[in-house]
Amino acid sequence: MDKKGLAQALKQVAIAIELMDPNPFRARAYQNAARAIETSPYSLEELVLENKASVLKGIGPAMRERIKEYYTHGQLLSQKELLASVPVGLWELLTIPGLGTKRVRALRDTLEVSSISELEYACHENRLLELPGFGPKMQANVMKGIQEVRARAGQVLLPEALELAKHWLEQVRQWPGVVRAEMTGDVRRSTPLTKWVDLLVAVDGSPQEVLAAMRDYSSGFDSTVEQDGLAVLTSDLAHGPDLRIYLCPPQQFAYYWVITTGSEDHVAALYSNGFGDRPELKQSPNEEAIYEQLNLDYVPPVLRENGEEVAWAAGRRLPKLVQASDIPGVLHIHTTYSDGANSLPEMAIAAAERGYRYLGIADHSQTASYAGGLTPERVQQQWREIEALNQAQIGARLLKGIESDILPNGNLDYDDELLAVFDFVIASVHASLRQPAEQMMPRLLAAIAHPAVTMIGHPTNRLLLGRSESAVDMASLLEAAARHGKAIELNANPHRLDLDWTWCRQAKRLGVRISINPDAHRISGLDDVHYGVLMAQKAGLTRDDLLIF
DNA sequence: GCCGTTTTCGGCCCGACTGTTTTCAGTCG
Repeated sequence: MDKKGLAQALKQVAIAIELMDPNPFRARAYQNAARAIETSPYSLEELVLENKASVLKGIGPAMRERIKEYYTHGQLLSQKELLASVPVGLWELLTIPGLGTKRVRALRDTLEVSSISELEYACHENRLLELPGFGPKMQANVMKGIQEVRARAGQVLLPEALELAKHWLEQVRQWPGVVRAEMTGDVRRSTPLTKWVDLLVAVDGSPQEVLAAMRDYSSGFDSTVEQDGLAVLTSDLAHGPDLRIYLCPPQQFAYYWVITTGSEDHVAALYSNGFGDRPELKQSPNEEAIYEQLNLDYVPPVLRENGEEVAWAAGRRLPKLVQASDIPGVLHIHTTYSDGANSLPEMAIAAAERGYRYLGIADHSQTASYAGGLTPERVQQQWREIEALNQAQIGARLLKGIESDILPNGNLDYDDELLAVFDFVIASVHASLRQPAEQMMPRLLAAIAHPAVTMIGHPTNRLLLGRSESAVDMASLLEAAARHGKAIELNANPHRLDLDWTWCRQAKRLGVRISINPDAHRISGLDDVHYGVLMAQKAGLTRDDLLIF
Protein backbone atom coordinates (compact mmCIF):
# COMPACT_ATOMS: atom_id res chain seq x y z
CA MET A 1 0.00 0.00 0.00
CA ASP A 2 1.75 3.11 -1.23
CA LYS A 3 1.13 6.02 -3.50
CA LYS A 4 1.56 3.92 -6.61
CA GLY A 5 -1.25 1.69 -5.39
CA LEU A 6 -3.33 4.77 -4.75
CA ALA A 7 -2.68 6.06 -8.27
CA GLN A 8 -3.64 2.64 -9.64
CA ALA A 9 -6.88 2.68 -7.68
CA LEU A 10 -7.76 6.18 -8.90
CA LYS A 11 -7.09 5.19 -12.50
CA GLN A 12 -9.31 2.19 -12.08
CA VAL A 13 -12.12 4.40 -10.86
CA ALA A 14 -11.52 6.68 -13.85
CA ILE A 15 -11.99 3.73 -16.19
CA ALA A 16 -15.12 2.62 -14.37
CA ILE A 17 -16.56 6.11 -14.72
CA GLU A 18 -15.71 6.21 -18.42
CA LEU A 19 -17.51 2.91 -18.87
CA MET A 20 -20.60 3.63 -16.77
CA ASP A 21 -21.07 7.38 -16.41
CA PRO A 22 -21.72 9.77 -19.29
CA ASN A 23 -19.70 12.62 -17.70
CA PRO A 24 -16.18 12.19 -19.02
CA PHE A 25 -14.75 15.08 -17.01
CA ARG A 26 -15.27 13.36 -13.71
CA ALA A 27 -13.17 10.51 -15.06
CA ARG A 28 -10.58 13.02 -16.19
CA ALA A 29 -10.42 14.42 -12.67
CA TYR A 30 -9.50 10.97 -11.34
CA GLN A 31 -6.85 10.54 -14.04
CA ASN A 32 -5.38 13.94 -13.32
CA ALA A 33 -5.31 13.23 -9.61
CA ALA A 34 -3.55 9.91 -10.23
CA ARG A 35 -0.93 11.61 -12.37
CA ALA A 36 -0.46 14.45 -9.91
CA ILE A 37 0.14 11.95 -7.12
CA GLU A 38 2.49 9.76 -9.16
CA THR A 39 4.68 12.61 -10.25
CA SER A 40 4.67 14.41 -6.92
CA PRO A 41 7.69 13.99 -4.66
CA TYR A 42 5.48 13.08 -1.68
CA SER A 43 4.89 9.67 -0.14
CA LEU A 44 1.42 8.45 0.74
CA GLU A 45 2.09 9.27 4.40
CA GLU A 46 3.16 12.81 3.55
CA LEU A 47 0.12 13.31 1.34
CA VAL A 48 -2.18 12.40 4.20
CA LEU A 49 -0.45 13.21 7.47
CA GLU A 50 1.32 16.36 6.33
CA ASN A 51 -1.58 17.31 4.08
CA LYS A 52 0.75 17.69 1.10
CA ALA A 53 -2.18 16.67 -1.09
CA SER A 54 -3.55 20.19 -0.74
CA VAL A 55 -0.62 21.76 -2.56
CA LEU A 56 -0.97 19.50 -5.59
CA LYS A 57 -2.75 20.81 -8.65
CA GLY A 58 -5.66 18.56 -9.53
CA ILE A 59 -6.44 17.47 -5.99
CA GLY A 60 -9.62 19.01 -4.60
CA PRO A 61 -11.79 18.18 -1.61
CA ALA A 62 -13.19 14.96 -3.11
CA MET A 63 -9.76 13.64 -4.07
CA ARG A 64 -8.42 14.47 -0.61
CA GLU A 65 -11.19 12.23 0.76
CA ARG A 66 -10.22 9.43 -1.66
CA ILE A 67 -6.59 9.68 -0.58
CA LYS A 68 -7.55 9.41 3.08
CA GLU A 69 -9.82 6.46 2.31
CA TYR A 70 -7.01 4.65 0.60
CA TYR A 71 -4.61 5.45 3.41
CA THR A 72 -6.89 4.05 6.11
CA HIS A 73 -8.55 1.15 4.27
CA GLY A 74 -6.11 0.24 1.51
CA GLN A 75 -8.89 0.71 -1.03
CA LEU A 76 -11.41 3.30 -2.22
CA LEU A 77 -14.37 2.12 -0.19
CA SER A 78 -16.74 4.84 -1.45
CA GLN A 79 -16.18 3.67 -5.04
CA LYS A 80 -16.71 -0.01 -4.34
CA GLU A 81 -20.24 -0.01 -5.69
CA LEU A 82 -19.20 1.74 -8.88
CA LEU A 83 -16.36 -0.71 -9.47
CA ALA A 84 -18.63 -3.66 -8.79
CA SER A 85 -21.15 -2.34 -11.30
CA VAL A 86 -18.69 -2.88 -14.15
CA PRO A 87 -19.24 -6.37 -15.59
CA VAL A 88 -16.11 -8.48 -15.13
CA GLY A 89 -15.93 -9.17 -18.86
CA LEU A 90 -15.54 -5.48 -19.69
CA TRP A 91 -12.26 -5.28 -17.78
CA GLU A 92 -11.06 -8.19 -19.87
CA LEU A 93 -12.07 -6.47 -23.10
CA LEU A 94 -9.89 -3.52 -22.16
CA THR A 95 -6.82 -5.76 -22.13
CA ILE A 96 -7.14 -6.17 -25.90
CA PRO A 97 -4.84 -3.71 -27.67
CA GLY A 98 -6.82 -1.07 -29.52
CA LEU A 99 -9.86 -1.35 -27.29
CA GLY A 100 -10.27 1.51 -24.86
CA THR A 101 -13.25 2.64 -22.89
CA LYS A 102 -15.00 4.34 -25.80
CA ARG A 103 -14.91 1.35 -28.08
CA VAL A 104 -15.78 -1.04 -25.28
CA ARG A 105 -18.83 1.11 -24.54
CA ALA A 106 -19.81 1.00 -28.20
CA LEU A 107 -19.45 -2.78 -28.22
CA ARG A 108 -21.57 -3.14 -25.12
CA ASP A 109 -24.27 -0.63 -26.06
CA THR A 110 -24.73 -1.57 -29.71
CA LEU A 111 -23.70 -5.21 -29.97
CA GLU A 112 -24.39 -6.24 -26.36
CA VAL A 113 -20.88 -7.61 -26.14
CA SER A 114 -19.56 -7.79 -22.59
CA SER A 115 -17.04 -10.62 -22.61
CA ILE A 116 -14.19 -11.92 -24.73
CA SER A 117 -16.21 -14.90 -25.96
CA GLU A 118 -19.06 -12.66 -27.06
CA LEU A 119 -16.60 -10.38 -28.79
CA GLU A 120 -15.04 -13.30 -30.62
CA TYR A 121 -18.48 -14.41 -31.79
CA ALA A 122 -19.29 -10.89 -32.97
CA CYS A 123 -16.03 -10.78 -34.94
CA HIS A 124 -16.81 -14.05 -36.67
CA GLU A 125 -20.19 -12.63 -37.66
CA ASN A 126 -18.52 -9.50 -39.02
CA ARG A 127 -20.63 -7.45 -36.65
CA LEU A 128 -17.84 -5.05 -35.69
CA LEU A 129 -17.98 -3.48 -39.15
CA GLU A 130 -21.41 -2.09 -38.29
CA LEU A 131 -20.00 0.17 -35.62
CA PRO A 132 -18.86 3.68 -36.44
CA GLY A 133 -15.13 3.99 -36.06
CA PHE A 134 -14.58 0.28 -36.63
CA GLY A 135 -13.37 -1.17 -39.92
CA PRO A 136 -11.96 -4.41 -41.28
CA LYS A 137 -8.48 -3.74 -39.90
CA MET A 138 -9.83 -2.99 -36.46
CA GLN A 139 -11.82 -6.22 -36.50
CA ALA A 140 -8.79 -8.20 -37.61
CA ASN A 141 -6.66 -6.61 -34.88
CA VAL A 142 -9.28 -7.39 -32.29
CA MET A 143 -9.34 -11.03 -33.38
CA LYS A 144 -5.56 -11.13 -33.15
CA GLY A 145 -5.78 -9.55 -29.69
CA ILE A 146 -8.25 -12.20 -28.58
CA GLN A 147 -5.82 -14.91 -29.69
CA GLU A 148 -3.04 -13.26 -27.68
CA VAL A 149 -5.18 -12.94 -24.57
CA ARG A 150 -6.13 -16.61 -24.92
CA ALA A 151 -2.51 -17.61 -25.41
CA ARG A 152 -1.38 -15.94 -22.22
CA ALA A 153 -4.31 -17.09 -20.13
CA GLY A 154 -3.18 -19.76 -17.75
CA GLN A 155 0.35 -18.47 -17.49
CA VAL A 156 2.02 -16.58 -14.68
CA LEU A 157 5.26 -14.75 -14.15
CA LEU A 158 8.10 -16.35 -12.25
CA PRO A 159 7.44 -14.74 -8.84
CA GLU A 160 3.82 -15.82 -8.85
CA ALA A 161 4.73 -19.32 -10.01
CA LEU A 162 7.18 -19.58 -7.12
CA GLU A 163 4.51 -18.36 -4.70
CA LEU A 164 2.06 -20.98 -5.94
CA ALA A 165 4.66 -23.72 -5.82
CA LYS A 166 5.63 -22.84 -2.25
CA HIS A 167 2.02 -22.71 -1.17
CA TRP A 168 1.25 -26.14 -2.59
CA LEU A 169 4.48 -27.64 -1.28
CA GLU A 170 3.38 -26.69 2.22
CA GLN A 171 -0.01 -28.31 1.65
CA VAL A 172 1.31 -31.48 0.07
CA ARG A 173 3.88 -32.04 2.79
CA GLN A 174 0.93 -32.50 5.17
CA TRP A 175 -0.61 -35.23 3.06
CA PRO A 176 -0.46 -38.87 4.26
CA GLY A 177 2.43 -40.98 3.06
CA VAL A 178 4.48 -38.07 1.76
CA VAL A 179 8.18 -38.61 2.43
CA ARG A 180 9.58 -35.73 0.42
CA ALA A 181 8.16 -33.00 -1.82
CA GLU A 182 10.05 -30.55 -4.04
CA MET A 183 9.45 -28.15 -6.89
CA THR A 184 10.17 -29.46 -10.35
CA GLY A 185 9.47 -28.54 -13.97
CA ASP A 186 9.41 -24.94 -15.17
CA VAL A 187 9.45 -23.44 -11.69
CA ARG A 188 12.58 -25.34 -10.77
CA ARG A 189 14.24 -24.21 -13.98
CA SER A 190 13.14 -20.61 -13.29
CA THR A 191 11.50 -20.01 -16.65
CA PRO A 192 10.16 -16.46 -17.09
CA LEU A 193 6.63 -17.80 -17.65
CA THR A 194 4.97 -20.88 -16.24
CA LYS A 195 1.96 -22.78 -17.55
CA TRP A 196 2.28 -25.76 -15.22
CA VAL A 197 3.32 -25.55 -11.59
CA ASP A 198 4.96 -28.94 -11.03
CA LEU A 199 5.80 -30.73 -7.80
CA LEU A 200 7.54 -34.07 -7.36
CA VAL A 201 6.47 -36.03 -4.31
CA ALA A 202 8.02 -39.19 -2.90
CA VAL A 203 5.38 -41.43 -1.27
CA ASP A 204 5.32 -44.75 0.53
CA GLY A 205 3.24 -47.46 -1.06
CA SER A 206 1.94 -48.27 -4.54
CA PRO A 207 0.48 -45.40 -6.58
CA GLN A 208 -3.04 -46.84 -6.27
CA GLU A 209 -2.80 -47.10 -2.48
CA VAL A 210 -1.37 -43.63 -2.20
CA LEU A 211 -4.02 -42.09 -4.40
CA ALA A 212 -6.69 -43.78 -2.30
CA ALA A 213 -5.16 -42.52 0.92
CA MET A 214 -4.94 -39.01 -0.47
CA ARG A 215 -8.51 -38.87 -1.67
CA ASP A 216 -9.65 -36.53 1.08
CA TYR A 217 -6.82 -34.11 0.36
CA SER A 218 -6.78 -34.17 -3.40
CA SER A 219 -10.44 -33.53 -4.11
CA GLY A 220 -10.68 -31.46 -7.24
CA PHE A 221 -7.65 -33.19 -8.73
CA ASP A 222 -7.71 -35.49 -11.73
CA SER A 223 -5.50 -38.49 -11.24
CA THR A 224 -3.82 -40.81 -13.70
CA VAL A 225 -1.20 -43.53 -13.39
CA GLU A 226 1.37 -43.50 -16.16
CA GLN A 227 2.63 -46.74 -17.67
CA ASP A 228 5.94 -46.72 -15.82
CA GLY A 229 4.16 -46.45 -12.46
CA LEU A 230 4.41 -42.69 -11.91
CA ALA A 231 1.12 -41.30 -10.64
CA VAL A 232 0.09 -37.79 -11.62
CA LEU A 233 -2.44 -35.51 -10.00
CA THR A 234 -3.55 -32.45 -11.94
CA SER A 235 -5.82 -29.59 -11.07
CA ASP A 236 -7.06 -26.44 -12.78
CA LEU A 237 -6.40 -23.60 -10.42
CA ALA A 238 -9.05 -20.89 -10.54
CA HIS A 239 -6.70 -18.39 -12.15
CA GLY A 240 -3.37 -18.83 -13.81
CA PRO A 241 -1.51 -22.04 -14.40
CA ASP A 242 -2.45 -25.64 -13.73
CA LEU A 243 -1.00 -27.60 -10.86
CA ARG A 244 0.61 -30.98 -11.48
CA ILE A 245 1.85 -33.30 -8.77
CA TYR A 246 3.97 -36.31 -9.66
CA LEU A 247 4.02 -39.18 -7.15
CA CYS A 248 6.94 -41.62 -7.12
CA PRO A 249 8.58 -44.13 -4.77
CA PRO A 250 11.27 -42.58 -2.52
CA GLN A 251 14.13 -44.58 -4.09
CA GLN A 252 13.30 -43.22 -7.53
CA PHE A 253 13.02 -39.59 -6.52
CA ALA A 254 16.29 -38.44 -8.12
CA TYR A 255 15.56 -40.23 -11.37
CA TYR A 256 12.12 -38.66 -11.73
CA TRP A 257 13.39 -35.33 -10.54
CA VAL A 258 15.69 -35.21 -13.56
CA ILE A 259 12.89 -36.25 -15.89
CA THR A 260 10.20 -33.93 -14.55
CA THR A 261 12.53 -30.96 -14.21
CA GLY A 262 13.12 -31.10 -17.94
CA SER A 263 13.38 -29.34 -20.21
CA GLU A 264 12.30 -31.78 -22.89
CA ASP A 265 15.37 -30.86 -24.91
CA HIS A 266 17.65 -31.35 -21.94
CA VAL A 267 16.22 -34.78 -21.15
CA ALA A 268 16.43 -35.73 -24.82
CA ALA A 269 20.10 -34.78 -24.76
CA LEU A 270 20.55 -36.97 -21.67
CA TYR A 271 18.97 -39.86 -23.56
CA SER A 272 21.53 -39.41 -26.34
CA ASN A 273 24.13 -39.82 -23.60
CA GLY A 274 22.74 -43.19 -22.51
CA PHE A 275 20.14 -42.14 -19.95
CA GLY A 276 17.60 -44.64 -21.31
CA ASP A 277 19.98 -47.59 -21.42
CA ARG A 278 20.83 -47.62 -17.73
CA PRO A 279 17.94 -49.06 -15.68
CA GLU A 280 20.07 -48.86 -12.52
CA LEU A 281 19.87 -45.04 -12.74
CA LYS A 282 16.29 -45.35 -11.49
CA GLN A 283 17.66 -46.12 -8.04
CA SER A 284 20.23 -43.31 -7.89
CA PRO A 285 20.49 -41.64 -4.48
CA ASN A 286 20.62 -38.13 -5.94
CA GLU A 287 20.81 -36.20 -9.20
CA GLU A 288 24.55 -35.68 -8.96
CA ALA A 289 25.05 -39.45 -9.09
CA ILE A 290 22.96 -39.69 -12.26
CA TYR A 291 25.01 -37.10 -14.12
CA GLU A 292 28.20 -38.71 -12.86
CA GLN A 293 27.08 -42.12 -14.13
CA LEU A 294 26.49 -40.53 -17.53
CA ASN A 295 30.01 -39.05 -17.49
CA LEU A 296 28.61 -35.57 -17.25
CA ASP A 297 29.33 -32.72 -14.89
CA TYR A 298 26.30 -31.91 -12.78
CA VAL A 299 24.03 -29.50 -14.64
CA PRO A 300 22.16 -27.13 -12.31
CA PRO A 301 18.40 -27.03 -13.02
CA VAL A 302 18.42 -23.41 -14.16
CA LEU A 303 20.73 -24.34 -17.03
CA ARG A 304 18.74 -27.34 -18.29
CA GLU A 305 17.25 -25.86 -21.44
CA ASN A 306 18.08 -26.43 -25.08
CA GLY A 307 20.50 -29.35 -24.64
CA GLU A 308 23.61 -27.29 -25.43
CA GLU A 309 24.43 -27.50 -21.74
CA VAL A 310 24.72 -31.31 -21.93
CA ALA A 311 27.52 -30.93 -24.47
CA TRP A 312 29.21 -28.48 -22.11
CA ALA A 313 28.81 -30.95 -19.24
CA ALA A 314 30.27 -33.76 -21.34
CA GLY A 315 33.25 -31.59 -22.29
CA ARG A 316 33.80 -30.54 -18.67
CA ARG A 317 33.29 -26.94 -19.66
CA LEU A 318 30.14 -25.86 -17.87
CA PRO A 319 30.41 -22.14 -17.16
CA LYS A 320 30.95 -21.03 -13.58
CA LEU A 321 27.54 -19.42 -13.29
CA VAL A 322 27.28 -15.88 -12.02
CA GLN A 323 26.04 -15.60 -8.42
CA ALA A 324 24.23 -12.77 -6.69
CA SER A 325 27.34 -12.26 -4.57
CA ASP A 326 29.34 -11.49 -7.74
CA ILE A 327 27.43 -8.26 -8.20
CA PRO A 328 29.07 -5.40 -6.32
CA GLY A 329 26.50 -2.78 -7.26
CA VAL A 330 23.57 -2.16 -9.55
CA LEU A 331 22.49 0.45 -12.10
CA HIS A 332 19.13 1.72 -13.30
CA ILE A 333 17.43 3.08 -10.20
CA HIS A 334 14.53 5.56 -10.21
CA THR A 335 13.92 7.96 -7.36
CA THR A 336 11.37 10.59 -6.42
CA TYR A 337 13.14 12.90 -8.88
CA SER A 338 11.10 11.12 -11.58
CA ASP A 339 8.62 8.27 -11.06
CA GLY A 340 10.30 6.40 -8.22
CA ALA A 341 8.67 5.99 -4.82
CA ASN A 342 11.76 6.49 -2.65
CA SER A 343 14.26 9.31 -2.28
CA LEU A 344 17.95 9.29 -3.17
CA PRO A 345 19.11 8.75 0.45
CA GLU A 346 16.49 6.05 1.03
CA MET A 347 17.67 4.13 -2.02
CA ALA A 348 21.33 4.62 -1.11
CA ILE A 349 20.79 3.20 2.35
CA ALA A 350 18.64 0.32 1.10
CA ALA A 351 21.37 -0.58 -1.40
CA ALA A 352 24.03 -0.57 1.29
CA GLU A 353 21.82 -2.80 3.43
CA ARG A 354 21.78 -5.28 0.57
CA GLY A 355 25.55 -5.27 0.41
CA TYR A 356 25.95 -3.11 -2.70
CA ARG A 357 28.95 -0.81 -2.83
CA TYR A 358 27.51 1.43 -5.53
CA LEU A 359 24.12 2.35 -6.90
CA GLY A 360 23.57 3.84 -10.34
CA ILE A 361 20.80 6.42 -10.34
CA ALA A 362 19.00 6.60 -13.67
CA ASP A 363 15.83 8.64 -13.54
CA HIS A 364 13.81 9.39 -16.65
CA SER A 365 14.85 12.09 -19.09
CA GLN A 366 12.82 15.18 -19.98
CA THR A 367 10.70 13.77 -22.81
CA ALA A 368 9.18 11.21 -20.44
CA SER A 369 6.84 13.85 -19.07
CA TYR A 370 4.34 11.21 -17.93
CA ALA A 371 7.06 9.93 -15.58
CA GLY A 372 8.24 13.32 -14.40
CA GLY A 373 11.38 13.23 -16.57
CA LEU A 374 14.24 15.50 -15.52
CA THR A 375 14.89 18.86 -17.15
CA PRO A 376 18.60 19.78 -17.41
CA GLU A 377 18.12 22.00 -14.34
CA ARG A 378 16.69 19.11 -12.32
CA VAL A 379 19.62 16.95 -13.47
CA GLN A 380 22.03 19.52 -12.03
CA GLN A 381 20.00 19.65 -8.85
CA GLN A 382 20.13 15.86 -8.53
CA TRP A 383 23.88 15.86 -9.09
CA ARG A 384 24.33 18.29 -6.23
CA GLU A 385 22.32 16.07 -3.92
CA ILE A 386 24.25 12.99 -5.06
CA GLU A 387 27.56 14.72 -4.39
CA ALA A 388 26.40 15.73 -0.93
CA LEU A 389 25.23 12.20 -0.14
CA ASN A 390 28.47 10.67 -1.40
CA GLN A 391 30.37 13.17 0.70
CA ALA A 392 28.36 12.15 3.76
CA GLN A 393 28.77 8.43 2.93
CA ILE A 394 25.35 7.56 4.24
CA GLY A 395 24.89 4.51 2.03
CA ALA A 396 26.09 2.95 -1.21
CA ARG A 397 28.14 5.31 -3.38
CA LEU A 398 25.79 6.91 -5.89
CA LEU A 399 26.61 7.12 -9.59
CA LYS A 400 25.18 9.91 -11.72
CA GLY A 401 23.28 8.24 -14.50
CA ILE A 402 20.22 8.82 -16.59
CA GLU A 403 17.72 6.71 -18.48
CA SER A 404 17.54 8.78 -21.61
CA ASP A 405 14.64 8.32 -23.97
CA ILE A 406 15.64 7.37 -27.47
CA LEU A 407 13.47 9.75 -29.48
CA PRO A 408 11.65 8.40 -32.54
CA ASN A 409 14.41 9.76 -34.80
CA GLY A 410 17.18 8.06 -32.83
CA ASN A 411 18.37 11.19 -31.03
CA LEU A 412 18.86 11.19 -27.30
CA ASP A 413 17.02 13.48 -24.97
CA TYR A 414 19.73 16.00 -23.91
CA ASP A 415 22.47 17.77 -25.78
CA ASP A 416 25.81 16.03 -26.09
CA GLU A 417 27.63 18.26 -23.60
CA LEU A 418 25.27 17.28 -20.81
CA LEU A 419 25.18 13.61 -21.81
CA ALA A 420 28.98 13.45 -21.73
CA VAL A 421 29.11 14.31 -18.03
CA PHE A 422 26.98 11.43 -16.72
CA ASP A 423 28.79 8.48 -15.15
CA PHE A 424 26.64 6.25 -17.33
CA VAL A 425 23.75 6.60 -19.77
CA ILE A 426 21.04 4.00 -20.31
CA ALA A 427 19.30 4.65 -23.62
CA SER A 428 15.76 3.29 -23.73
CA VAL A 429 12.73 3.42 -25.99
CA HIS A 430 9.58 4.50 -24.14
CA ALA A 431 7.35 5.89 -26.87
CA SER A 432 6.60 4.99 -30.48
CA LEU A 433 7.08 1.37 -29.51
CA ARG A 434 5.29 0.09 -32.58
CA GLN A 435 7.54 1.59 -35.21
CA PRO A 436 8.28 -0.82 -38.07
CA ALA A 437 11.75 -2.32 -38.06
CA GLU A 438 12.82 0.03 -40.85
CA GLN A 439 12.49 2.89 -38.38
CA MET A 440 13.12 1.10 -35.11
CA MET A 441 16.48 -0.35 -36.09
CA PRO A 442 18.14 2.85 -37.33
CA ARG A 443 16.75 4.45 -34.18
CA LEU A 444 18.38 1.88 -31.88
CA LEU A 445 21.58 1.73 -33.90
CA ALA A 446 21.95 5.50 -33.74
CA ALA A 447 21.51 5.40 -29.97
CA ILE A 448 24.01 2.62 -29.38
CA ALA A 449 26.57 4.41 -31.53
CA HIS A 450 26.31 7.61 -29.48
CA PRO A 451 29.57 8.01 -27.56
CA ALA A 452 27.85 8.88 -24.27
CA VAL A 453 25.66 5.78 -24.26
CA THR A 454 26.70 2.97 -21.93
CA MET A 455 23.96 0.50 -22.79
CA ILE A 456 20.52 0.02 -24.30
CA GLY A 457 17.81 -0.47 -21.67
CA HIS A 458 15.07 -3.14 -21.91
CA PRO A 459 15.91 -3.59 -25.61
CA THR A 460 12.67 -5.18 -26.84
CA ASN A 461 10.28 -3.19 -24.57
CA ARG A 462 8.27 -6.35 -24.02
CA LEU A 463 6.06 -6.80 -20.99
CA LEU A 464 5.60 -10.49 -20.33
CA LEU A 465 1.89 -11.38 -20.54
CA GLY A 466 1.26 -7.74 -21.38
CA ARG A 467 2.93 -6.23 -24.39
CA SER A 468 4.69 -7.82 -27.32
CA GLU A 469 8.21 -6.93 -28.37
CA SER A 470 9.05 -3.96 -30.55
CA ALA A 471 10.32 -4.74 -34.05
CA VAL A 472 13.95 -5.27 -33.02
CA ASP A 473 16.44 -7.21 -35.11
CA MET A 474 18.33 -8.41 -32.06
CA ALA A 475 21.16 -10.05 -33.97
CA SER A 476 22.00 -6.70 -35.59
CA LEU A 477 21.66 -4.81 -32.34
CA LEU A 478 24.03 -7.18 -30.55
CA GLU A 479 26.54 -6.95 -33.40
CA ALA A 480 26.41 -3.19 -33.14
CA ALA A 481 26.89 -3.41 -29.38
CA ALA A 482 29.97 -5.56 -29.93
CA ARG A 483 31.31 -3.18 -32.57
CA HIS A 484 30.91 -0.10 -30.36
CA GLY A 485 31.91 -1.83 -27.12
CA LYS A 486 28.52 -1.12 -25.55
CA ALA A 487 26.57 -3.19 -23.04
CA ILE A 488 22.97 -4.42 -23.15
CA GLU A 489 20.67 -4.37 -20.17
CA LEU A 490 19.17 -7.50 -18.72
CA ASN A 491 16.25 -5.76 -17.06
CA ALA A 492 15.57 -7.85 -13.97
CA ASN A 493 11.98 -6.76 -13.43
CA PRO A 494 10.07 -10.06 -13.68
CA HIS A 495 7.60 -8.40 -16.05
CA ARG A 496 10.41 -7.66 -18.47
CA LEU A 497 13.46 -9.98 -18.14
CA ASP A 498 14.62 -8.18 -21.25
CA LEU A 499 17.16 -8.92 -22.90
CA ASP A 500 15.75 -12.46 -22.99
CA TRP A 501 18.14 -15.09 -21.65
CA THR A 502 18.35 -16.86 -25.03
CA TRP A 503 19.79 -13.69 -26.56
CA CYS A 504 22.12 -13.28 -23.58
CA ARG A 505 23.86 -16.42 -24.80
CA GLN A 506 24.40 -14.78 -28.18
CA ALA A 507 25.64 -11.61 -26.45
CA LYS A 508 28.19 -13.66 -24.55
CA ARG A 509 29.45 -15.23 -27.78
CA LEU A 510 29.95 -11.75 -29.23
CA GLY A 511 31.65 -10.46 -26.10
CA VAL A 512 28.85 -8.01 -25.33
CA ARG A 513 28.66 -7.23 -21.62
CA ILE A 514 25.32 -7.72 -19.92
CA SER A 515 24.19 -5.34 -17.18
CA ILE A 516 21.77 -6.96 -14.72
CA ASN A 517 19.65 -3.95 -13.74
CA PRO A 518 16.77 -3.94 -11.26
CA ASP A 519 15.06 -0.89 -12.87
CA ALA A 520 13.89 -0.30 -9.30
CA HIS A 521 11.13 2.26 -8.76
CA ARG A 522 11.10 1.63 -5.01
CA ILE A 523 13.28 -0.02 -2.39
CA SER A 524 11.71 -3.44 -2.81
CA GLY A 525 12.48 -3.28 -6.54
CA LEU A 526 16.16 -3.74 -5.71
CA ASP A 527 15.39 -7.35 -4.87
CA ASP A 528 14.38 -8.05 -8.46
CA VAL A 529 18.10 -8.44 -9.16
CA HIS A 530 17.49 -12.01 -8.00
CA TYR A 531 15.41 -12.73 -11.12
CA GLY A 532 18.01 -11.11 -13.33
CA VAL A 533 20.69 -13.35 -11.85
CA LEU A 534 18.54 -16.41 -12.54
CA MET A 535 18.16 -15.38 -16.19
CA ALA A 536 21.88 -14.72 -16.48
CA GLN A 537 22.51 -18.18 -15.07
CA LYS A 538 20.08 -19.60 -17.60
CA ALA A 539 22.13 -17.98 -20.30
CA GLY A 540 25.28 -19.51 -18.83
CA LEU A 541 26.81 -16.14 -17.99
CA THR A 542 29.77 -15.85 -15.64
CA ARG A 543 30.90 -12.90 -13.60
CA ASP A 544 33.19 -11.86 -16.46
CA ASP A 545 30.24 -11.48 -18.81
CA LEU A 546 28.70 -8.72 -16.71
CA LEU A 547 29.15 -4.99 -16.87
CA ILE A 548 30.69 -4.08 -13.53
CA PHE A 549 31.57 -0.54 -12.47
C1' DG B 1 -14.41 16.61 -10.14
C1' DC B 2 -10.99 20.58 -10.46
C1' DC B 3 -9.59 25.10 -11.70
C1' DG B 4 -9.50 29.96 -12.09
C1' DT B 5 -11.05 33.58 -12.02
C1' DT B 6 -14.22 37.57 -15.64
C1' DT B 7 -16.73 35.10 -7.60
C1' DT B 8 -20.26 31.26 -9.88
C1' DC B 9 -19.67 28.67 -14.00
C1' DG B 10 -17.44 27.17 -18.54
C1' DG B 11 -13.65 24.81 -19.93
C1' DC B 12 -10.70 21.27 -18.99
C1' DC B 13 -3.71 17.58 -21.22
C1' DC B 14 -0.17 15.90 -24.66
C1' DG B 15 2.10 13.93 -28.87
C1' DA B 16 2.40 10.16 -31.89
C1' DC B 17 0.09 6.77 -34.16
C1' DT B 18 -3.52 4.00 -36.26
C1' DG B 19 -7.45 3.22 -38.67
C1' DT B 20 -10.91 5.37 -40.05
C1' DT B 21 -11.62 8.87 -42.22
C1' DT B 22 -11.99 13.30 -46.58
C1' DT B 23 -10.41 16.12 -41.54
C1' DC B 24 -11.03 13.13 -37.32
C1' DA B 25 -11.63 9.93 -33.14
C1' DG B 26 -9.74 6.76 -30.13
C1' DT B 27 -5.80 4.59 -28.00
C1' DC B 28 -1.51 4.53 -25.66
C1' DG B 29 2.42 5.64 -23.10
